[in-house]
Amino acid sequence: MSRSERLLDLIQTLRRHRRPVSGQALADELGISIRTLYRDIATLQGQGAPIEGEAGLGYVLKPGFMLPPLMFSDEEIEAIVLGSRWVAKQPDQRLSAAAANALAKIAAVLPDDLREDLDASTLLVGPPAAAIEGIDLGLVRQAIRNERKLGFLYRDAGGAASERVVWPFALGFFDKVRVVVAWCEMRQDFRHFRADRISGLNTTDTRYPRRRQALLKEWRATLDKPRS
Amino acid sequence: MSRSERLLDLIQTLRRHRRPVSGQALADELGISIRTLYRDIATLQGQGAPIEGEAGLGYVLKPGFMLPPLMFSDEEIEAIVLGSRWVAKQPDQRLSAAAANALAKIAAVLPDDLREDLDASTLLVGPPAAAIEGIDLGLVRQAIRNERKLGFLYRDAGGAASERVVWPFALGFFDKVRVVVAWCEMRQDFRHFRADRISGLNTTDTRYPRRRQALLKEWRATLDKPRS
DNA sequence: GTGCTACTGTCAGATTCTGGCAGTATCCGT
DNA sequence: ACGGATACTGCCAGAATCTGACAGTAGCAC
Repeated sequence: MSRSERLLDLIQTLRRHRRPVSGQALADELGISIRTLYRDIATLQGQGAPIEGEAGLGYVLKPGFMLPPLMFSDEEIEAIVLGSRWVAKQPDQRLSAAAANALAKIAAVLPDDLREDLDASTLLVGPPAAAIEGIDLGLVRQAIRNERKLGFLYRDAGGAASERVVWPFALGFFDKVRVVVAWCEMRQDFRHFRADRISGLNTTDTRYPRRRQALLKEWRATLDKPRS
Repeated sequence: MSRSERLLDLIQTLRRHRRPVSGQALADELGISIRTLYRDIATLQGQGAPIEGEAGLGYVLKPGFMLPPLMFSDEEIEAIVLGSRWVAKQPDQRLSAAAANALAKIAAVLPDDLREDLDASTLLVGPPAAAIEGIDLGLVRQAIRNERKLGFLYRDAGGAASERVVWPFALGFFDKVRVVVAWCEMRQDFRHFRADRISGLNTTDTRYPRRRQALLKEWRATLDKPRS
């Protein structure tokens, strides 16, 4: 196995262990000496991988992905850039910042002439969606990722308000509004909640009892049946 | 210089020369022997780089970009995926396909658990934009890239039709409509053309007399002055 | 302090990379 | 049909790099 392959392997191995792993354990798993492991870690860190080592504990990889060298066609890069620009204009601040960062990272490694092409790119995205949510969608995405219950006050189309506790599992981006898709404990059914009608968001540490992907699948099934 | 750096250098060098370059010339430019160059080319091709060699001519790189190994945070990948999904739902078929391809390429190199996360991703994009253009926006993008004049029939807001020859330099993606931004030869000024009002598109081989980026810059200046 | 671990320096041996050479195949213009 | 230019492959010895082992320092937890 070549060195560069091994470096990717190391990243993946680190990803599998969420708890800190000792260098010795990693070296054993990869079939290399501890000395070489230290060198590999240093190389990866040099390439920007967020690996942290603490004496007496071991190594942890902060969440993230390492993409190997990848070839994109002209139009594929245009599509990615256009898409990221669109995301960057969404009112979700955290996601928007992430999109901008991703673009910056890509631009940073491109040769000069390409970077100029990107900067002066000819694909433009319209003005930011007008609606501004009063809540932090970043918290919602976090709750989705961690499968945590979410509480909030919801004002429905008729104006009636109600307290909800829901199991959020998806976020929909439409023209004007963002929609939280969740299982509603009150209604005991799937419900959509427009983000601009949510207030008083309460994040919790309570894990909801089902897997996010199972909920998503079930919800999709209910969508397909009664073809609207 | 390490081998992996040199491989990226080779790609960039190939990009600079649009005409076929002989292996010897490339080897000289990189300061390596021709034998090593052949090995490097083989390695790159093995990694998916679209390099073509023809006996008696030399090497050409089909347009595209090679991204070096890159680290993305959780949210950055989510942003890229969401953005690409949005592009994939746009009515521009070529761009939409490119977005889907880019996503597939990224998914292909991700470890299994991450690919599942992506597939069952929790960020959804609304239904495809309703409006369907009668013209192929791919042709427009191509004209923009190559700085070619474009002819078409335009039906303005009042319903009046006119023949136009324009110098297109940007494409805007709004909620519902796509807009071609161009210098209009008839009006001798910058004009926006809604894609759904364009018909009878005529691509030409006639290069327009100004640089695309200069037009873009000038157009932006006219936008900023009279704050609407 | 003791035990565990991250990290660095050094050096010899293993591994890989590189350049040169010889040879084959393919395309092009004449 | 021919010569010239070039892509491409196999082989091998020397150069460069990588690797493992050992010795040593430093931080943290008990």
